[in-house]
Amino acid sequence: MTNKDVDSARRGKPATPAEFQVEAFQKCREARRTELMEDYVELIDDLIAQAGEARQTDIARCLGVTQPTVAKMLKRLGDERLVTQRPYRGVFLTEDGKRLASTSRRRHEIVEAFLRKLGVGPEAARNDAEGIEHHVSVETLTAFEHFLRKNPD
Amino acid sequence: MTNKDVDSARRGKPATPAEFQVEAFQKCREARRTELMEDYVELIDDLIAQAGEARQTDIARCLGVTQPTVAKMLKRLGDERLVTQRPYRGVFLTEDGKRLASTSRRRHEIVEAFLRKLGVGPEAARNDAEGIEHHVSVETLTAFEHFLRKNPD
DNA sequence: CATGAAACATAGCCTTGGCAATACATGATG
DNA sequence: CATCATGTATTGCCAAGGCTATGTTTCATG
Repeated sequence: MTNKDVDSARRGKPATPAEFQVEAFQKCREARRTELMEDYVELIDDLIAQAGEARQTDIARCLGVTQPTVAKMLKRLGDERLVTQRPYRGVFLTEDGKRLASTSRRRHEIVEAFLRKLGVGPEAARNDAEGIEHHVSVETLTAFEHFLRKNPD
Repeated sequence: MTNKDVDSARRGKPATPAEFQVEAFQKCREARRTELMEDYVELIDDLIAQAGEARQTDIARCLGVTQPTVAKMLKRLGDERLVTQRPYRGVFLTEDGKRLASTSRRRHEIVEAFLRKLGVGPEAARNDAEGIEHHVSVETLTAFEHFLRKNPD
């Protein structure tokens, strides 16, 4: 939205509090665009660590989607230089991919640990963390960490 | 994924911990499908409360999208019996829409208040709450409320 | 009461992220 | 070494959620 738009809006009628949510909604849409890529990269890193390799069918099984869906996404991740593929030989993370995986996993772990510390059960904590992690700003993540430090086991 | 699939997967290779994230990812995708509808309904309720009416251009301005985008979404909300429209006369919530708006707003307020209580600044709390609210289970929401009661102002 | 600005409707286009169906490659095994 | 289960590639389809461009209604105002 341009400043001109905002100005004309404010002349037109009293600025409602709701109007200032614009930024929040835009950030939300942006997060939705990248969260799937983060999930993939994080999962691929996990699979390589646990099983030594990440195959399309494994990824598909873990995410609960079909293999063609994974193939399409891997193409996109390749375009973004996050993964490389050797046909019929598995998926590998680039350096950028590894970096994204590690920051993503760290955030995920903090969110899940935070929920557990708050008294949320293991299953709900796992499920909710998966959704929440992509919408947590650095500031909020820091607050979660601070809470964890202040409430040791 | 069927049980048969899961079984064959478990026979094929040792079940990795990652495999049990399936449910989390599926819930996440489900949440993504409905979160936009919730945002719209919540916003429409706000606009009606604040300005007496909800016009497409107001909704568009608040969400940071264009008016045709709003029009298309309103058609979908109409199909779902959440809103009614009187052409050139504004948007109104059905009873179902009002219910959804109120539960959605309550959740939103709790999440935002919780983040504020945790020490997160007002802007980050507002932005993050917008993204987080749709991924918070009843259990986690209850934990947030409990925390708020245990830490009064 | 004519008219022009603003709101609304509509059509066409794009990308993302799902799916099923089908063809091809690989490798274990008889 | 032939075969077949499994993994991978590819194609075509769909819905959601954005956009621009353009036509149509309303309504305030001269």
